[in-house]
Amino acid sequence: MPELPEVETYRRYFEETALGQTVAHLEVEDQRQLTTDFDTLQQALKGAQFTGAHRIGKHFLINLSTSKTLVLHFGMTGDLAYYRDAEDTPRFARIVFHFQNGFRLAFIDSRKFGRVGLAESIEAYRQEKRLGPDALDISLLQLQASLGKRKAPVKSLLLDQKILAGIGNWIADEVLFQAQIFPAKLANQLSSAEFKRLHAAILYVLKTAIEEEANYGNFPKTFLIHARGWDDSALKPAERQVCPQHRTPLNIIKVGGRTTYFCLVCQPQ
DNA sequence: CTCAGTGTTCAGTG
DNA sequence: TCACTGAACACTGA
Repeated sequence: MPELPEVETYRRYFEETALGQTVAHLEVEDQRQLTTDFDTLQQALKGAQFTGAHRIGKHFLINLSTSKTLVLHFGMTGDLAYYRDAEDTPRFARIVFHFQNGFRLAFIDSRKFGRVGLAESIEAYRQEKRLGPDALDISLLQLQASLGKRKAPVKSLLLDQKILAGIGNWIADEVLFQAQIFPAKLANQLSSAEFKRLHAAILYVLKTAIEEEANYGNFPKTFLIHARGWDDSALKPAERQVCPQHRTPLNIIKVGGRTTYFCLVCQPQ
């Protein structure tokens, strides 16, 4: 789930819970999820206070009072939970930060694609990962400049965190649906009208998703995401995979190796 | 039992 | 080195 709106929601949750806390110790179930070795990480965190919460795309960056930066990436299934009692430890809590006030913050991640480690600073991390501008901050001109000469499918480029940071598979489909652009259209074939719609759709989809705290069920009825079956109980099979505009069946293809939903009527090839 | 998957990275090709 | 494609990664749940 964690695309930009989820990570922004986690960031706000963190600000209301773990921000300001001082780390007592750390529990790590599987060292393969660390990008900094355990001893170094424990050393850097012990006695350090969490002093700030930032986000670049899907990357979550926590300032430490010791001047280093803690970086969390949620992979495909990451989440956070702040709680006090051991019996409230969520299922799949892979890494647990214990605070001096007795509370804990769990990094939950059933599929273990998430990563936690240290960076020198936010800026150093951005450069190391070569992250593009956050998807909420990219301008129309920047977007046009970085996509306009590329001959890959526009969807693949939206997913490239080096071009713009924060868009994942579901939001890429939603953005292209709202912008009425065929997902496999080559970026260098896009008209300036299409770039304009694309840029507006990125902002519209992300802002809407953040307002709803990334609860897909609350997204507008006009969103494609309801057809994806993100929650099996929320949608009857007969209603699934139908365009919210035309009620016609959606098309499902692979673009850049990723499952892609779109409506051939709204997004002509 | 098999398989797809919300993300990233890397090997391979041109 | 760049642009692009496709596989691999670890694990759960359908």
